[in-house]
Parts: sequence; structure tokens; C-alpha cells
Amino acid sequence: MNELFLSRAFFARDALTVAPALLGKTLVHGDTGGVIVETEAYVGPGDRACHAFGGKRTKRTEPLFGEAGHAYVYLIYGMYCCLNVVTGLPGQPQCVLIRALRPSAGLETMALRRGGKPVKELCRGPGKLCRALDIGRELNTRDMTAGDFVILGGEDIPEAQIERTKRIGIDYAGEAREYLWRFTVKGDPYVSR
DNA sequence: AAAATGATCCTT
DNA sequence: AGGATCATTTTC
Repeated sequence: MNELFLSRAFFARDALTVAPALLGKTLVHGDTGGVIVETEAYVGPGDRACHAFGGKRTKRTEPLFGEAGHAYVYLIYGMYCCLNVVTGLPGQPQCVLIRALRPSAGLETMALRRGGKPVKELCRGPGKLCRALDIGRELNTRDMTAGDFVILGGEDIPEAQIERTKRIGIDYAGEAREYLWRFTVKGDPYVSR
């Protein structure tokens, strides 16, 4: 995979396959972007931490049931947005949360939007990267396989360099909080927490 | 270094 | 009422 957009087929797989595969790929919005170094999988109706747990289908979760490769952007804690990419087959409410990027394009613009924070902190967290790349709810449901809000192909991170840990901020999810469904590039200084 | 706190608002 | 967060402040 080179500097081309990722295909629909890339996303139309299980979230647990897509999440690690997204590491090393580049998220772009307009002039700003970065390389994905941290993701989490949210794996459908059986996943207590997934917004669509139990098949819960509401106006908010509707995008999860749609076509893979589209964005699911939601507001959290009143102030921040989080960006997910829908995965799996239509009707399977799965997604991958993008949690951190290594900034690679439009650094000055991003620093401006982030109040002059150092490069290392620009996109180190799901709410931060949305602010840095100016991703808001108007981008919810947008197709990310083409256009100016996309994910580009890039390096495939070798399996040995991928670390699997527990997902963040889902203490309410019972059993599911123990699952190692958070994927990071081992030792990368741009991962969060 | 870690823990507490306030901001803030859509969804249920 | 509460949450897939962050920045800032307060406390050890």
C-alpha cells in the first residue's frame, strides 16, 4: 500500500483485523494529517464497551450499522469529538477508534488549533487529534475512502512491533474492559497516556 | 507523579 | 444522569 487511499475492502473486515492494520497509515483532513500510532477496536453487539452493545440502534449509533470506510464522529464529555472508522460488513456495528497520530502534515496549522502545544502533544489522544485536524460532527458518516478527509496507505507495521493492551476509559464495561483490544506501535513516543 | 476538578452538551 | 476526554490545579 502506497500513498493511495485505502480501499473499501480494507475496512470491510473485522474490527480486530482492521485496528492493527491501520497502524502506520496516514489520516488526512485538508492540509493537516498524521500517521496512526494507536487504535482501539469496538467489536459489535457483544462488546459491552461498544456504543451499539446489544444491537442498540439509535440516531447516534446509526452510522455503525452502515457501510465500512465511513466516519463515526461523536461528541464526548460535552467538549471533545472522537473519530472512528466503521468496519465489517453492513449491519455489523463495529468500528475502530483512532486514538493518536504522529503529526506529519500541516504542523503549524495544528499547533495553532492546539494552542501552541509541542508537536509531541498535538495528536496524542482522541479528542486532541480531532481538534488538531479540525474534525467535528459535520464529518460524521463521511466516506473516508476518497476526498479530502481520508486514510492513506503506508507502512505495514510488523506484527512484532504491535503492542496489545487494554482499552482506555471503559471501566463501566465489565468483562470487556480486560480485552486487549488497544493497539499501539511499541515504544512510539506519540502514543497517549 | 498522581489525583482531583471543572468545562460542557448531546443522548437516553 | 452520565460519558471511548483534556487542561489545569492541588496534593503527596
